[in-house]
Amino acid sequence: MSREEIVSILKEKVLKVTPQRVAVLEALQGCSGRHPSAEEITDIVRRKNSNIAVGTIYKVLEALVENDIIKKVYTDKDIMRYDVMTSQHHHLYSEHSGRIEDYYDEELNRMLNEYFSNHRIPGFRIDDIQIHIEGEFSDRN
Amino acid sequence: MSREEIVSILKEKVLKVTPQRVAVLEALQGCSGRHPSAEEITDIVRRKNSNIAVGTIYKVLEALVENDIIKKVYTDKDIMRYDVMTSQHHHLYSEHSGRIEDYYDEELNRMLNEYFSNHRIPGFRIDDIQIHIEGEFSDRN
DNA sequence: CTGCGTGCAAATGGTTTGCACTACG
DNA sequence: CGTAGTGCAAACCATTTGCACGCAG
Repeated sequence: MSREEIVSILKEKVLKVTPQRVAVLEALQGCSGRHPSAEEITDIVRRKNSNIAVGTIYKVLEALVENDIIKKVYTDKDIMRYDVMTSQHHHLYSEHSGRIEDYYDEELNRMLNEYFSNHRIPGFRIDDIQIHIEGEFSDRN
Repeated sequence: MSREEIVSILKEKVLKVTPQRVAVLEALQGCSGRHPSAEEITDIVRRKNSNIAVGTIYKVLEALVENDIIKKVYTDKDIMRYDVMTSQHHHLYSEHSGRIEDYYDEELNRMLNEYFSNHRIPGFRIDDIQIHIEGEFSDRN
C-alpha cells in the first residue's frame, strides 16, 4: 500500500487526507501482521514522522475503523489492537506471549463459506466469519 | 450445574470453596449464554446473595479463568466478558447490540477438527478453535 | 471560507493493587 | 493455626472528551 494508494482510499471514503491519517495507515501497513496497539502505533508514527497527540491516534483509528479501512482485532485483553483490512483471514493467538499472527487459508475460507451457505443460522444474518485459533508458537518466537 | 457440582469443581482444582466463588459461578451459570461482564456478575451476586466487593469479583474471575473453569470471551470492546466452560462452541456477535450468543454445531466441530488434523500449521500447536461469526440478529432482539 | 481534524490536558471508568482482616482446610 | 481469600479504597492506565486552534477541500 503506497502513499498514493492510502490517499485514494481516504478520498474514496470522503475522509480528509491529513498527514496524521496517512502516517497511522503507513504505520499499520508497516507492521502488518503484528497487530499493533494504539501505543505501538503512536511510537512508530513519532519515530518516523513529526509528533502526534495520543488523542489524535485514537480519533484517527476510530475514523478508520468506522469506514472499514482497518479492523479491531478481537482479544481477551483490555488493550485494543488493530489490523489493516485485507482479504479474509484468520488469527493465531498465543495466550502465553500475547502474539497474534495472521493465518491465510483459501481452502479453509472456501470450506467455511460453503458450509454456512448450506447451514443458515435461524434468526441471524452472517456478515463475517473469522476463526480464532489458540495455541502456542513453537519453532519461531 | 448444582451447588454440589460447583463445590466439587472447585475442590478438584484445589481452590478453597468460599461463598463468593460459589456465588460467582452460580451467577455465571444462571445467565449462561448471556456472557456477562464483571459488573453484571456483581449485580447478580449482590441481588441474590450477601454483599461482595468488586475487587473480589475480579480476583475470583481471575482464579476461575486461570484454572480453566471459565473463559474470557474475546471481544473488540474494552469491557471483559465471561463464559462458563462447556463443550466446544462458537459465538455469534452483533456489533450493533453488543449481544454475544453461543452457537453449538457438532457437524461444524467435526469438520473443523478434521480439517485441522489434516492441515497442520507449521510452527504452531493448536489448543483451541473458535469461530467468531459477526452479523445481526433479525427475528429476536 | 467553513468545518472537519488536531493537540493538549483533564476526565472517565473498567480493572488492579496493597493491606488489614476473615475464614477455609 | 496458617495461609489463601476477602473487603475496601486508592492507584492505574487505556481510552474518551472538550475546547481552542489549524488546515484540507
